[in-house]
Amino acid sequence: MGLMTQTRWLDEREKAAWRGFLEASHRVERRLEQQLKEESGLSHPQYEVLVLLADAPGRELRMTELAHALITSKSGLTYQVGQLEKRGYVRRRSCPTDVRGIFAQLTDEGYEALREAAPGHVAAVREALIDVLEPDELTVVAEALSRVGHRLR
Amino acid sequence: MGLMTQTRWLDEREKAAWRGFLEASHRVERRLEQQLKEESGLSHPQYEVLVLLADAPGRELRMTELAHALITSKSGLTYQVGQLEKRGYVRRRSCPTDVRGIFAQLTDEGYEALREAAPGHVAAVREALIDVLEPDELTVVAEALSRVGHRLR
DNA sequence: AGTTCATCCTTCAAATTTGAACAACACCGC
DNA sequence: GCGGTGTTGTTCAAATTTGAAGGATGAACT
Repeated sequence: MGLMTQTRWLDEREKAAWRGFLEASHRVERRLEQQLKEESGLSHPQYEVLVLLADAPGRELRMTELAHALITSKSGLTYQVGQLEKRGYVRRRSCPTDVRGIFAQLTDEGYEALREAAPGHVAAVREALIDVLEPDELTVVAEALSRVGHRLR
Repeated sequence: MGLMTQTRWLDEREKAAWRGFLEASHRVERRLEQQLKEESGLSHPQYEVLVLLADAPGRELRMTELAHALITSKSGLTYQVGQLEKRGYVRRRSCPTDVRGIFAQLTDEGYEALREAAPGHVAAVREALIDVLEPDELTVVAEALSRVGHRLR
């Protein structure tokens, strides 16, 4: 920091991209949060947990894997999985090969809840983001933002 | 919802765009939060408040305007402005033309804090997002995401 | 002036998030 | 086998966020 003599400020185009990115991510997040809570009683983090588990082999994942995939803190995940467990959507199972490890496993009730929540969620994702983009924009956004995400790992 | 007979699920390209968007927004947010807190002792919301005030005429804005611009709740803004006030970065001033209204005004100390925080923040924004995008990608992302944001107002 | 309805900001309790601290264990090389 | 090192998941307190509720005012209309 002390070595930097001059700052490369953002020009107008760059500022527009940054502002657009910020506003879009906040508003989309807010909209999805609202839609999910309203129609399914789930928070977005909770919904994401269910999705990841449903796609996983045996419908279960280690807590740490889940935390990484959700880009959240370990303690935050502990809390959310606790909430889902209270509702009977998830069950904890200890790992056979590693005594420390815990599997979070999707229950049938959890799978059913996801089944019911998914259509409304996907519709909201389309309305907020996907269907707003032209086909070529979709391609560029997917490619570019994936790179952005990967570089921050 | 009850009228929808079939859901238009996301195909691979759409799913990639959605996942990319989600991961990028979470990781970028996380990185900026960390950078700011580390180098300036500010949270991202707090930094954004300072930026908006610095750009406003008289370096002040109404609480409601701030809340809208930050895409946050009114009570959330009350809290953050309270924090900034404690540090002497912001001062509250009641509105002459509307007794209910409150102006949040940037102090000289606040301006100075922003001045010191800005270079590191901009560098982080470049490293996380802007400089990761090709010039043509930047244009598309700016245009497309701005539209996404606008449609959710 | 009175009435009605919307707006402004704050307060409050509850929910959530965060990071540090912790205890138990796996893994690796010696 | 044994220490040293890194992981794993939870717990705890503190910080933050949220939405509902409320008190006070503005604005428009009669």
